[in-house]
Amino acid sequence: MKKLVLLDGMAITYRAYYALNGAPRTNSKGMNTGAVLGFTMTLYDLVKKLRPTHMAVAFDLQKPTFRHELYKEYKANRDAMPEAIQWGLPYIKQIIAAFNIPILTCEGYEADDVIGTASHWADQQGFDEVLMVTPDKDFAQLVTDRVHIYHFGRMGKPDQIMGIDEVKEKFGVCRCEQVKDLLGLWGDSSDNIPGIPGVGEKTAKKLIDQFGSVEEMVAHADEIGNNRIRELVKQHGEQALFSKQLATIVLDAPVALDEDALLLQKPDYATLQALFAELEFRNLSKRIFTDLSVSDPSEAQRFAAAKPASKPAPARSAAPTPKPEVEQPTLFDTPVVESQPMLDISPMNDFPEGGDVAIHVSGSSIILAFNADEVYTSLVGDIDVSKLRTLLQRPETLKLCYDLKAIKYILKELDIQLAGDVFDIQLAHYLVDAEARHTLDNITLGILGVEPTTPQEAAAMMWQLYPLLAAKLADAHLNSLYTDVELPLVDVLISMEEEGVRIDVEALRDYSARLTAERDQLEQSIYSLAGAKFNISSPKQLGEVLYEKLKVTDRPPLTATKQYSTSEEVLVKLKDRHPVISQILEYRSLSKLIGTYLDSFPKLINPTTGRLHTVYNQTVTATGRLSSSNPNLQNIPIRTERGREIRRAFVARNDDYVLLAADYSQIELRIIASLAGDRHMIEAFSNHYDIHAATAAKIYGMPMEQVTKDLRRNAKSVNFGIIYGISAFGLSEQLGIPRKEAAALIDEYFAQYPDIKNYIDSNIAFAREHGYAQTLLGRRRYLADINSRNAAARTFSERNAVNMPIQGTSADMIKIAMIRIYQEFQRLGLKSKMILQVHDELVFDCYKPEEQQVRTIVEEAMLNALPLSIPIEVSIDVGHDWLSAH
DNA sequence: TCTGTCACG
DNA sequence: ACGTACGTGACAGAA
Repeated sequence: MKKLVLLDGMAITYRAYYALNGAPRTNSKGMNTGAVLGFTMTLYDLVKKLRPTHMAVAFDLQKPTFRHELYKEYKANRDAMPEAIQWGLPYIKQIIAAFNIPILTCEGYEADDVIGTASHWADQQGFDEVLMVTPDKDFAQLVTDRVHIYHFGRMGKPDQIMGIDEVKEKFGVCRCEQVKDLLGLWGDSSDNIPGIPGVGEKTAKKLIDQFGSVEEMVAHADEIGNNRIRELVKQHGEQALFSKQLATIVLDAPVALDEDALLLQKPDYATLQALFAELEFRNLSKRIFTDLSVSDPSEAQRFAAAKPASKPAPARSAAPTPKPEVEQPTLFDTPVVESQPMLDISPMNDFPEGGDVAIHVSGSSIILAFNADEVYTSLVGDIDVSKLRTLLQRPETLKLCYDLKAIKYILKELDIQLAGDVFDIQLAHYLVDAEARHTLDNITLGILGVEPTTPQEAAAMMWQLYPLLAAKLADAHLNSLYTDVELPLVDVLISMEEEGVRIDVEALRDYSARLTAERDQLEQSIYSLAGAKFNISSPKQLGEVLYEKLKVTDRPPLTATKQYSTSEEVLVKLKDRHPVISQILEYRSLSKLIGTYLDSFPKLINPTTGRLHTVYNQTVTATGRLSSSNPNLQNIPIRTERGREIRRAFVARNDDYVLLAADYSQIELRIIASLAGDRHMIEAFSNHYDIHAATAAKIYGMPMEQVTKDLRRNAKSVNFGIIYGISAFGLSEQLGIPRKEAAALIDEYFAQYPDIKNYIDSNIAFAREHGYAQTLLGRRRYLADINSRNAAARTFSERNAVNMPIQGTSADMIKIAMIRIYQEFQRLGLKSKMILQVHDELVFDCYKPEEQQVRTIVEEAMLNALPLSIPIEVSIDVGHDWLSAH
């Protein structure tokens, strides 16, 4: 049995980097080791999973290939290689070498051709199976009986092996080689291969189905039925032939291949260990070297003995390192999961009545882990509730949870109140690394280097995560944010979600009927103005109508993926070119209101409570804000007259209640003024000036009374720009003024507000030095690219270094206010309830007799949540509905 | 599933 | 030289 596994080195490195990119992994020298770690884990997992007898990794040489000579635009629009990959590649190659796996390269060719050549060679050498590990669809052209593609599953799906049948099915071709014909027709934007413009996947499949190949198609172009496509093929036939040539993987590149050299052998443990130590891969190192110790030595020796003494392979680009003297079991032959001692999974109701416990819920099972290997499972319905209650209500018992809010909801069903010490792994991880993904799988993968395969393992792993996360929290000085903000906020959010908000369904339906009628009228009018019926909601069809049929501009704007852009921004600019355009804008806004709000909310009302309940996500945003979903109640329209009307349907609980809305005024500007200690801005706020007018007066050098609407508008944009990490380009786009003017505005702003300028610069400097930005309370956001040589990536991080402390401090502030308000309402046993949070606004279902009390509590809590060196203002209004409460 | 678009702070 | 203001979530259409 000979099984060759060929890895596409660059592609796997990129995948590994992006897979871990949410959790920038920095070692103590500040290097981002994510790409290296991800690659190593992938390599190791593949060996374990696939058990190859032979193996190699193919890389490009970073030099032009024959494709570049054929076509100088080849891959011309590729983004620069991320910093972490550039830095990590030499390490990745050293690690591959330490695993004693040959690296294959070939001058003048790409890794694709090396893999193509090697797989073709192996096929002919009589290998039983060749697996090409790559996400690149181009490789489908190489698939045969014995040559297959190994595809990583995305989003939790299992990995997939693509053989002939899978390729045929996926690409709709009769023979795998025809994949290159398909690519020749529809092109490949990532490689900048043109194909035939206007021919997409569907048309390409149809054409290849009819003709069998690009060559045949070009020779018989006259036989194409469809006029448009026939002309396209005639016009671009040469280009299609050329594209196919570029997309064809070479099978006879001059790669030196030697069966012995490809034979999988033992890694060079000493080198590997040294590399892991240097990279600070402690968890991975532990994992790999632990696997060694549990392997079956006899198996290992049998496998080790199969390897003949071999000379360095000619194709090897890194010199093999000498093997250690001592015979060690081979890591590569160890069925790790199977050989690990089974967890002790006992029937649930025998669980201990004391001791710290990890609670994990998976589907309808509840799992208790008392330590890493004492694990109990039961169905929620079968559990001994009073015994569980006794355990979970003991204050001295530590309850280790993942997603405390979800656990509390389940325990509520069982009438259990969690008491005493609680540690939520998800919340802790959010504070430690806000931008990472906070699924339990991803957390264990990132911190322990492994993913649980069962809910029981997951529960057990929580015990390994706990001390590590607790230490990380402490090291990063995040204990107070955890204990005093995120943890107590959980109960506040549960209360708000449970309360929900009353919706006047009748009002929504009436309004929907009115807007729908308007929209239908517009639809007809658009068809007649455009002279055609088409789907106005289809960006593709709309683009064709506007730019091909009506030709409203000779330079159609394109999106990132080179489709016609029909965004509001571009339609507004083209409004005067054709009367249909403003109707399209109108149609769009009506569709949005109807689809997202008016017709959707009535369906989402909970039949039991009769109210609309959102979900507040506490671990989503990179800055510390909450987000709201299912439905999102943080984006209810307000900016347009028509949209704003929707707020009339958000009403108080009953006639004894009013809605009370409390808004922070200009909170982010006040925060920047306070954190920057800017005298001028503090003075403007202290005097209750109109801040944008005051800014205009400053930058235009005139008294406030002389500031016109336009000048105030400009100043307002600059103020917003400051919060977002301003750029002259962004400001010029926002204001529709030349970039030079925008730059001049910014210069004048910084001249007038030097403290703001200083504050911005010092935030960037802090991030450069520490690798993260932080809020007033020390909430962090890691900025992996802050020192990148890639200008786009770096400037993006710089804007985040400015924006995150402001947006995040504001988030910290309102969270603290929410907790105080909630606790005060509880203490006083008020009937009034907090029901909505919209970043700088809180909405309450306010019991009328409590209005004064509520006003006082809310205002006090919001004003004094954080000690800023600037007066904070909160406006509070009440009304029967959310619109009239403003 | 991904992309484009657009609703909010 | 380079891409371009920060942070979200939902929907429709096109794959």
